[in-house]
Amino acid sequence: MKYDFTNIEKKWQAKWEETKPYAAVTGDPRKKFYGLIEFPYPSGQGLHVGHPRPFTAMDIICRKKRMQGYNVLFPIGFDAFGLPTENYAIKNHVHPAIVTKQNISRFTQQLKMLGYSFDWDRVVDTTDPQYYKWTQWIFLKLYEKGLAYKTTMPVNWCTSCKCVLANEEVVNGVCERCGSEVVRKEKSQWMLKITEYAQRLIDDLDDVDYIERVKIQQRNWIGRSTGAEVNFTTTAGDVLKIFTTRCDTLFGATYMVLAPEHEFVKKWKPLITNYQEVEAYVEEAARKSDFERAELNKEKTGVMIQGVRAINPVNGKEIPIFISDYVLVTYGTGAIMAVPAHDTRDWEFAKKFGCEIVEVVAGGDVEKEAFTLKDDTGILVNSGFLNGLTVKQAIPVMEKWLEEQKLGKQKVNYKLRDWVFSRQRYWGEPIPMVYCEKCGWVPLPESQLPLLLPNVESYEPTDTGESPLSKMTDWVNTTCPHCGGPAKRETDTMPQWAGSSWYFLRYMDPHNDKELASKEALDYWSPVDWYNGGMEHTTLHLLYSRFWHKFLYDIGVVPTKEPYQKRTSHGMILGEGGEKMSKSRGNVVNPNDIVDQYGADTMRLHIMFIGDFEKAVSWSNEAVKGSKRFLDRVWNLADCCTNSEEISEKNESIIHKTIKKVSEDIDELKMNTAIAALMTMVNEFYANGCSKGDVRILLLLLSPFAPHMVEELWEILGFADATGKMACQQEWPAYDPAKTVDAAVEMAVQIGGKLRGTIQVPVGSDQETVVSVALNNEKIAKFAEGKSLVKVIHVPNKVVNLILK
RNA sequence: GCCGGUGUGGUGGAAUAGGUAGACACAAGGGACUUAAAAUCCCUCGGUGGCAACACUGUACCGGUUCGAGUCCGGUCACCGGCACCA
Repeated sequence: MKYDFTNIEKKWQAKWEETKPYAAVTGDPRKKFYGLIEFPYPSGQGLHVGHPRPFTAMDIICRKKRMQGYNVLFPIGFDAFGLPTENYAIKNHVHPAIVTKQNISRFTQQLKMLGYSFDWDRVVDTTDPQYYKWTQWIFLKLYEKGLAYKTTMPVNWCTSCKCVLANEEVVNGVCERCGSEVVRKEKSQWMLKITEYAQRLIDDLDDVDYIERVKIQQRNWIGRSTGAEVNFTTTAGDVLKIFTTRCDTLFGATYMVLAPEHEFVKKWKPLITNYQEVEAYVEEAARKSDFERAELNKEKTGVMIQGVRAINPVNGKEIPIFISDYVLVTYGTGAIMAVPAHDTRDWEFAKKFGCEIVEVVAGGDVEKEAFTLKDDTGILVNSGFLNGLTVKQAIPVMEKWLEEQKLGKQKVNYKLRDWVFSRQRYWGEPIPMVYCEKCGWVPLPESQLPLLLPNVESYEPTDTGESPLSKMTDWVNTTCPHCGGPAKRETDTMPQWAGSSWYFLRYMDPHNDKELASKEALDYWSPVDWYNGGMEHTTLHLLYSRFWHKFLYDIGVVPTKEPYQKRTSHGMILGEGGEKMSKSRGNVVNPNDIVDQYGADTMRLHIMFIGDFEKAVSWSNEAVKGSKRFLDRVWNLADCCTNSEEISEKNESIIHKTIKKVSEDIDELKMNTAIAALMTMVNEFYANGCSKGDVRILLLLLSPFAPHMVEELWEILGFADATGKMACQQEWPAYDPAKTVDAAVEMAVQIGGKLRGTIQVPVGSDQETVVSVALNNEKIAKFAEGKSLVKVIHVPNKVVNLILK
């Protein structure tokens, strides 16, 4: 009997499609399990070999959960808005919706080919108006609660694509796609106030089970820091606010620096005697991209403002004010007090511009370099009432003093910025807002959702940086929902991250046309029990969707504070030789080729066997053979096993051990060692001979990994019972802990910590027995000759260490 | 620069409450079967020495703790990922 994987896989995929054994049932009394993978972007290239890694892992987890009696929701969908489709449409003069449809159909076919146990009746497509109606609805709610606002922002502009880029689309200062120069451009943008949720996004990480590096990366990205806001009066008669984490060094503040964009620069214009020079610097800074500004970290630049000085509040000294682009307008107050003695950047600047350097923390040589201690080793000097204190002691004393003098207060700052939410692109969700000369920005009433994306003649971006939608005057010109007068629609669309920020909720109730999902479905399925995805989404999608979910929680739509209970992450699949797979390198592996040559079960098994799930691994076409060979060996067992339905005695121990190992490893995402254990068991079956009953257990354990082959063998061996249940509907096998232990064990015998031999002893032998067996062993006795036993270290069943003298 | 991770045979990788390093595979070499090839099966496979038994050595490098260290601690180097003038 030959293992004809092609026909077997076709047969069972058709059967699953027909009988739907993987359907999730809302409200079912069984315990629920919601396993989620990041839904793919349906690119024109089709499925990449990187996709099956996380997909197969979660499929295995979900298949096992079903066999363990859970009601499992394992859905799939498509994150289909986005620029590659739009660019393809422009180039080939096809509507992006048609391209999307084709791509989704190709992806669907490929995903089905791999035998994933998705509930195909719950497919979600972010470009479907019935879906993006609710994306728009959430935006309206955000607007209603004051969390969406429009403001003018400098953005990244690609000179060749004539298009705004997100920060993550700018790589080393050039456009990620075309390699052209990226410049800054001021544009009016819709923004979402994610910063309002900064603290909760940090705090609630304590309540979820995410792998540590995800939590750390999110915390770093949000970047909380505590310090003080301090008021400096100026000779212009106003108050300049700064933020510092080192208010203990206030006596050492010898000058101040404003970001070039700081509002006071313009405000002080009449007082500044060198305004031309200042203005020139401001203009120069504006012309630079963020990348160029960051690149210039070797040499500090700046201009001193003549005509206005600040007063250090602790000693009344007049100090100069500079503008320099090493101060960022977007962080803190956009202004700093400079303490050159104790800050590297201030020190560099001071050296170049000849500013005074005053040591206020003893312990370094501030003429040579800044003494920037972060710990508690320095002692305050030249600091009046702080003298003699350590830094740690001085900070609260100074904070208290500032508060008493009404000169400042404790303050928390975050690096996190509000989310730039508009894109000048066609292929995205229209933002449901209307601008009326009389009423300003007016939200569309809910009854007018979805606001459909109109058909345009050309999706080409414009030279002016307006969205292609702006040319659709019929669509743009509308009436104000508020006053009924003439008004214009917003022509920017939402970023790709919008649709993916809530898709997991739609899966719970995908066909609901009254709400984004029913309360019943949300209550039943929330939260996602296990979400696996890429590290590259940690600070984008994962953070954005947590933010939206918290907002939906606040307005009473969802029942949980956090969307995902558990988050894990997979490593990348690299090409042979450890290089990134790319078209230009020509090392891209297409899953179709592997499936054609070896079958989907081999593909699934191999992608799991290949290495540690969390780490990057290189793909090897050669190594796939080993996984295929293993499945062949399993297949051939059906021909050579005895007819007994009982578990054979000689295999009992390995069977129980393997059930334990495979069960535990799947839960810990250690698929590679689970498969190794199955291989070991099969090797033993060949060595010992095996019964049909033995093979039955093997098939159950293997079924999440190689579902097609297992179903076929299940049928061939006649395991299908009267109810006609498939292997995937059977109960997951249980093990007897007592039977996972052998009667006898091999123990290592060390002498003075050095391995000198091994002995066989009954399991659980006591020290006395072990020592006596060891000393009676010829090989070991040799080493013990003429010496006396001083000490014995006995680790039951593992090792005995004899110390001799 | 800061944060995080990793470093084990020719290759992918096993092994952590500190307890026989190299499980399971791939490749390679040898053999069986075959007219032949493929497939399959058996054997060898970290290094050095030895016919062998065996000995010594070995988990990036240096040092420490311990009866015992791939695993813990201190330091160094290399690579990968993230952030990057965040005051």
